[in-house]
Amino acid sequence: MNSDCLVDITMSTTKLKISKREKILSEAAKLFREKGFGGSSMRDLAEKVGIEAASMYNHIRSKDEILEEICFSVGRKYDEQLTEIEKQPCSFSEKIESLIAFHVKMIIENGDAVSVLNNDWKFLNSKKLVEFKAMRNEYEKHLASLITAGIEEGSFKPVNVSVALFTILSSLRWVELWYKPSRGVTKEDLAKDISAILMNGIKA
Amino acid sequence: MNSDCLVDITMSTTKLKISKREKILSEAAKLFREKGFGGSSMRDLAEKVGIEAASMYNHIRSKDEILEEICFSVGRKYDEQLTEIEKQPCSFSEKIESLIAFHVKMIIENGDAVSVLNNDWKFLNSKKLVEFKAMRNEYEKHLASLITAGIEEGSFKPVNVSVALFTILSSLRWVELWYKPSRGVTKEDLAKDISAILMNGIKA
DNA sequence: CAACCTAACTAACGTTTGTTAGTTTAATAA
DNA sequence: TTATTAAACTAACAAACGTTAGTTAGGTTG
Repeated sequence: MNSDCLVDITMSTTKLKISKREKILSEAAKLFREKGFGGSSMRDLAEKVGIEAASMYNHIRSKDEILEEICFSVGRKYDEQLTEIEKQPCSFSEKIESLIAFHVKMIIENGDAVSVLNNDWKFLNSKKLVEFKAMRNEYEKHLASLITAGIEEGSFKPVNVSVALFTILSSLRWVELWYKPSRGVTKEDLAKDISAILMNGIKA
Repeated sequence: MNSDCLVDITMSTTKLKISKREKILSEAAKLFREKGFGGSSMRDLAEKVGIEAASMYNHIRSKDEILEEICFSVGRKYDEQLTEIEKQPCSFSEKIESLIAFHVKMIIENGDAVSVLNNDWKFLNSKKLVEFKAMRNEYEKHLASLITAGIEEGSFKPVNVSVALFTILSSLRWVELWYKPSRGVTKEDLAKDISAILMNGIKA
């Protein structure tokens, strides 16, 4: 048994532990999405995972921790992508459009977790709630800067920045409720259609 | 004591009962908005109302009934207004704009109840949930017809109707989280700014 | 006055909640 | 083989849950 093999074995046990924790987190996201954080019991969740409720505490610290992990891990992804987009050498229109495309992609690929972020963040305990709101404010501030810069550059109309900001962000939320693969709409098409409306409006 | 007086007395006792029930409903809306339906207990609610939890059962049948009453009474208001707008002799653009204005007005004037409708409808019991979804589908179908008609008439671009429909509806949802009288924005201005973006987009 | 009713109360019910303690099982390491 | 460890289990806790039962106080009606 050489060291490579040892690493493999270590990996596989570690991976097993991580994957059980991750199984709990992903089943939790699914359950919270369906029944809400308050409406989901640890026993419900345990059944989905396939173990007893008490056994989950070998992998997670508390029910609150599950919510925190879901909200912040998704939140961080949004932050990272926005930072990435800010750096890209493209027009402000393209930046907004690629942010819209990213939101659509996130909803389609991580619908459960995004849904929890959107709907259950208010059940974070008070300490984490403050942290979450700060993160969200930061995100909104960065997006507002993009819009302001776009207006100054002449790419955007002189719209009310707050209104534009929140209209863009919340206009994406219906996708979470509406999207089903069975509708046969690709995420690229969806992002394009939403962008078209937000960029050019519906008026002929 | 004439019959007018009798009516008055009857009215006042009736009114007292109604107003206590209504107090429960409005406090419930406020509490559900803040903590969610599942996160709000009857004891919490009773404290806000100023009586014991058990005493509330003189006025309401169950916790579920409170949620139903809130969701359906607000839902009916939306239905009625949409029907009203459909009848008005004006362009399809104006119809959409006046629907947007109505949504803004509802959120500002009945923010708590609208918030419950938006966030807690999924906790309706299964029978009422079916009814609720039917109501919502009906609403969406009517709005979709307005958009389709507007496109056919040439007032609107040939946008994807579903996308336009849901973008309009959910783009209004941030108002619920954002609006504070202290911001000094009137609901008319707000509706105008939102309409401007949805009608003409942000692109210069 | 007597009968009645509304709306409040206290007390308690049977569940369900998140979580802990202690134990068992099975796999790995020495 | 023996010791160790991770991860499952059962049992139980104390608290909170929605709700019901029974009672009481105060105002209304006949």
